[in-house]
Amino acid sequence: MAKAAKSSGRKERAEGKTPETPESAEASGGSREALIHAATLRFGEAGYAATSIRAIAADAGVNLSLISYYFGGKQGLYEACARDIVDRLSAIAGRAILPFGGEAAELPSPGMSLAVLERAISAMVDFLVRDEASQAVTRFIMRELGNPGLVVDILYEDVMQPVHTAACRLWAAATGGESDSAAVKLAVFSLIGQVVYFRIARPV
Amino acid sequence: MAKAAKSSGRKERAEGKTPETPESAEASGGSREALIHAATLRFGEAGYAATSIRAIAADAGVNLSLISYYFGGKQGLYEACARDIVDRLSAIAGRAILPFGGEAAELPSPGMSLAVLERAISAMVDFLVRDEASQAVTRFIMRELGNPGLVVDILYEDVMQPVHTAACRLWAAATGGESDSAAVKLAVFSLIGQVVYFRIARPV
DNA sequence: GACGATTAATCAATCGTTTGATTAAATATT
DNA sequence: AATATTTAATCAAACGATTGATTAATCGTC
Repeated sequence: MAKAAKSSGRKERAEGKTPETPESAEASGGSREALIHAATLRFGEAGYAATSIRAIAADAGVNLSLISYYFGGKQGLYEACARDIVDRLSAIAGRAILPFGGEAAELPSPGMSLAVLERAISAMVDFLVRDEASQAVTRFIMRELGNPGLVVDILYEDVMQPVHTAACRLWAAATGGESDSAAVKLAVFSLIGQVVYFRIARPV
Repeated sequence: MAKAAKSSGRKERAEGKTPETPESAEASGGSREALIHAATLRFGEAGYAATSIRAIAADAGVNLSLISYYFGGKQGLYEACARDIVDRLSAIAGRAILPFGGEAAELPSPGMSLAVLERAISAMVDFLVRDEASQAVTRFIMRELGNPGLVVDILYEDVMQPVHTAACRLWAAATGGESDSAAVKLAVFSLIGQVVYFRIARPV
């Protein structure tokens, strides 16, 4: 199933003389990025254990050994993928909602708070739906949540936690409640839960 | 880690003269059931690809080959586990809520409907929380939902679908709405979503 | 020519499966 | 009833395939 991608990618490097010119978005010099890209898809689709580094290398159009060369091994590549996802999510969340979450930040008006919240959620959903590798990314995260480990900790501290507190502040500003009250926290938690669940249950 | 169970089970049959006396709950004759039990736990914990049939056989205290003997192979064992889970869930759901979901069934009063709904949900939650292998079972299902296949279809048709429609009828009876209205369907869907999400996000 | 990037070839380990033999119970035959 | 035959259940051993990892050589660039 991956032979086509492999052969085409390999031929370009073997026959052509343009080693630094990106043409097929993968391979052609950016071996590291190509590996992360291919690995994120594979890991997301089938999971860690079910994915062989040979399949990843074939998809990326690079040699098997480059995985050890760049990431030290399969586990390193996996962690690099997780870090990449966290970075991208963190960037999106940071631009959309975090500026309003800090202590020093001035709180917008109740109406504005709601608008900001909606825009932030919209941005998140946009990424999860529009991004080409989104389906794999989502599965990647869900799989990690199923087996909580270091990745989940990073994801939580760098993304979910800040987003949650910021969202709580906005929610409180919009509804007039206390930002650290249990009711507000639960409301936000449930709100996120709704979004996540609809994403999960999409096949149903 | 499973050597004790294995050796004890073997010794009973090899040395003693009591071949049909169950002692360690597993092995000792019920090899098939022991395999399904051990496999459900292993598959649920680590997933299909990450679980070796050797580990399963060791947990069950039986020989490797019995997996092929009884189920035709690893895949067959996995499907047997899925079938077992569906059967158990179906039985619980059937006793708790389905008697009120049929067309011919008479609808209880609004107050009674709510009580039945609550009791049904309580039964489900009880199973998911109290069952010894519940955590593994839940992960098993969640993993399947991530890679929708035949198992999900069966699970949906035999469990979720009937439960959903029955719950919709009860919800409609309790709130006075139409059982097939979009609002009611969404409400029930969200209700289930809440329960499921809280179960998923427990580590968070 | 030195050096980083890339490759083919190879390694030991583990995987799922198959095999052939052994045991005990059930069934048939005398 | 005693004996022979068949069947079901279980086991240890081995198989070929595939896994992740390593090595030494090659390629391309500065």
